[in-house]
Amino acid sequence: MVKIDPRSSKPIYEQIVDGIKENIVKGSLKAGERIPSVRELSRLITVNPNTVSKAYSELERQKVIDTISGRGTFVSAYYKPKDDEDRLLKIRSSIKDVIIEAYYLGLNKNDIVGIVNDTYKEMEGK
Amino acid sequence: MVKIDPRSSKPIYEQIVDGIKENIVKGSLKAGERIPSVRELSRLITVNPNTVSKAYSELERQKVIDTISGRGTFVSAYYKPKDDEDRLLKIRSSIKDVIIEAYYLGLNKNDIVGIVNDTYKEMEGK
Amino acid sequence: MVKIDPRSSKPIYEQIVDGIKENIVKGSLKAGERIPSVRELSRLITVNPNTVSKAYSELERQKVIDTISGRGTFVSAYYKPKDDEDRLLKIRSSIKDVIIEAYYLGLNKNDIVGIVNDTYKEMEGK
Amino acid sequence: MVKIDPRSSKPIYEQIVDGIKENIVKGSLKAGERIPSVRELSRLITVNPNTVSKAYSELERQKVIDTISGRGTFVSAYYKPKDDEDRLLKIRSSIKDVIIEAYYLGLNKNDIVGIVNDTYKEMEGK
DNA sequence: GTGGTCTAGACCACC
DNA sequence: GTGGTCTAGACCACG
Repeated sequence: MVKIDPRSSKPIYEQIVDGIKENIVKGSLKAGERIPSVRELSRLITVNPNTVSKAYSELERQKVIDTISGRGTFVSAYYKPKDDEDRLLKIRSSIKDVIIEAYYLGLNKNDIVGIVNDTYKEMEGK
Repeated sequence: MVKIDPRSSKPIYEQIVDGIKENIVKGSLKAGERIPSVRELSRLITVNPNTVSKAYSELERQKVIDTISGRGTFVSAYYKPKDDEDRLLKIRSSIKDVIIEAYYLGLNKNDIVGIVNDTYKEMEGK
Repeated sequence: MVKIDPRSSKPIYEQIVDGIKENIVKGSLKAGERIPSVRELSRLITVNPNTVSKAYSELERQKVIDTISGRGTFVSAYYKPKDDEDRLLKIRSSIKDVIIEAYYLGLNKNDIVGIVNDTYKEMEGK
Repeated sequence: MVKIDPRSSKPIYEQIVDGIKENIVKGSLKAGERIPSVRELSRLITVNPNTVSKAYSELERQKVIDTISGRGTFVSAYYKPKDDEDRLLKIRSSIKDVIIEAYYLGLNKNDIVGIVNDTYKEMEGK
């Protein structure tokens, strides 16, 4: 479901957030579908419940999931993309960083576009 | 030379590292050219010298710059890209994160490839 | 655990780095084992925490240790040696320096090989 | 005569000291032979005369060379190795550091002894 | 509790 | 002048 690398510098709660979103993008979690409770997931991936809780809060804030008290947590029925200048700027910034880093690995534009295509294929395939 | 956003979650020393590398990739800093001394840059961007020093150490570790004791710091004459599995994995991971984030902004593959192309143009143009 | 000679010309953080690695090579620190926290070690050897931190960063960069956020620092489970031309060159250079220095102490090749053997024995014995 | 790498972390004056000693060990500089004056050498290797001067002072302190005022600088006629506990300890320490570093490159005792032998051959061959 | 970042200010070696 | 090291003390995110 979600793979955690405790040695990563990316905080665990963020790995969970990204992991859930990845599952949704891939389609292995569908709109309206129930996701594990905090306790369940914390047991599954052996992570402190507080950490899972923090991740779920963040996902709720981003309107990726909805918590219905007493019934559980569900993938938001419909996510309506909205213009979000900040997040777009972040994406552009990340892409710039990737390109600079790639330069120092000897990768050119085609290599990067190739990796982008590969990544999309990999996601759709699942 | 290097723009610092003190409110960014990206640490200042990392912003400096990326900023210097960006200048080199864009060509506004050329191989062999001297970059500002630690104290100079720290004054310019009003950041503690230790922070600049940390950035420069990291850049030297990455062989992006060379420091000549008593004379200053210079852009490495020639950077020979070498296979670095770890860094390639980091790039792939960043791209995956970008794609997931982009999905939630309603951007598709073509949008991303478009941004990649734009970013390359922007860099070469300078 | 780690002995510091404040009068040595070798910087303290480097003495810590080498000291930890020596413990691992000798086997007194085993893979997966926890090493003292930055604050603990800084208290133990009466050195500023920042200095210990710098040493730990370097060790992590070399993949000798892993730090798990909030839980502490651990000897890497498995260290996979990889080709590193730079470090090999450094070793060759160090050996050359040793040999030249040894000449001026009247030591010949056999003496050096003897010391090498002794040092290995000493390490395995512990 | 002496190769200088201004980018090295080893200070230039120390590179000169080691370089001269290496020449003597190799036999390309013989006992009693004249070595270049400070000015000559500083021109030859394009290094600040003060730096060469400092190197020569150090070599004199170590009784490796003798300066005869008005006549020049000469390789000491005869170097009598003396027991010098400190320097022996330094050599042992260097060897220990080499062995630890070698461990992390996957080199074992035989590899190290091999490099020692190679280095001796290389020196005698010149 | 953990490590990571940043500031301020000091000292030192090198050139 | 340069960068490198170290100390002291502070703040923050993470778990």
